[in-house]
Amino acid sequence: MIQAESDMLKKLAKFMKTIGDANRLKIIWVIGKEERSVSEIINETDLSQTLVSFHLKILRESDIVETKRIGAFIYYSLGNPELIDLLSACGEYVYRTTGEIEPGFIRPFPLWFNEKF
Amino acid sequence: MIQAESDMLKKLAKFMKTIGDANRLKIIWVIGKEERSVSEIINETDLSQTLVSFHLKILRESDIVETKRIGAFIYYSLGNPELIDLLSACGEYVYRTTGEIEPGFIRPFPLWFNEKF
DNA sequence: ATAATATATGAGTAAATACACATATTGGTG
DNA sequence: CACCAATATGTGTATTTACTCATATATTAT
Repeated sequence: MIQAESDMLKKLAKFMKTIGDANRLKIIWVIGKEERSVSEIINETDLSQTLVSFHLKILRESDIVETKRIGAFIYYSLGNPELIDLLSACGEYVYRTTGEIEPGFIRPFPLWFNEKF
Repeated sequence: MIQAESDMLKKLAKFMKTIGDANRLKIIWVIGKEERSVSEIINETDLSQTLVSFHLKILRESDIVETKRIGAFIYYSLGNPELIDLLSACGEYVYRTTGEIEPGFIRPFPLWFNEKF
């Protein structure tokens, strides 16, 4: 395996590791629907303020989310809405591969998610 | 956010975390082309035997790879070839989002990868 | 200017993860 | 059977990562 391949795989791994966290996915899920202020994210995810800020920093530094300040509020949105398609595809893969369906199952990032794209 | 959503995101995160490792991606990259014995994986990835076995175990337990024994050799292949499409899509996302292209750039899981599907 | 709300950050900690080294297991061959 | 090659596993360790708590910064309102 040549170096360039190895390097690219390393970048890809970094990206997947960044979104491979349940709390960050929660946040992405929430702001994927529509941009949200930090307080809204805290409410909808049920995570502590500090924890949300912690993960938002990681998402910011990975250019996964963008910010916009309006007054005292800072609104977060996806840097690239394609991410939702990607996560949908991943959800589909996991769904089809594991075959696990619990009662009340909800496929991650379901169809309504993409309605606006 | 309801519990079922949260649970699904947790599963999705687990999956992404599993494939979000450079060495495991290397392995997936190698066996994605065609099934490979452990020795072949070791050679092509330049990882130690122990390390390859370590990661293969993780990939096995996540049902990402399958095994087939032929004599003393154990051949690994992808449990679900869709995974390559998924990773291709992720590579495309990273490529388009970051815009980083180095000399000798090779897009992860490029087109030839999917020729057989 | 003070207080209150919204958000970010630094330091410390606990847990998860990747890894190396030594050893075990399995199968093939003389 | 003894020996060798292929692969797996157990244990210890170092690094990374997620998290909490306390505190800082920024904005608005009084």
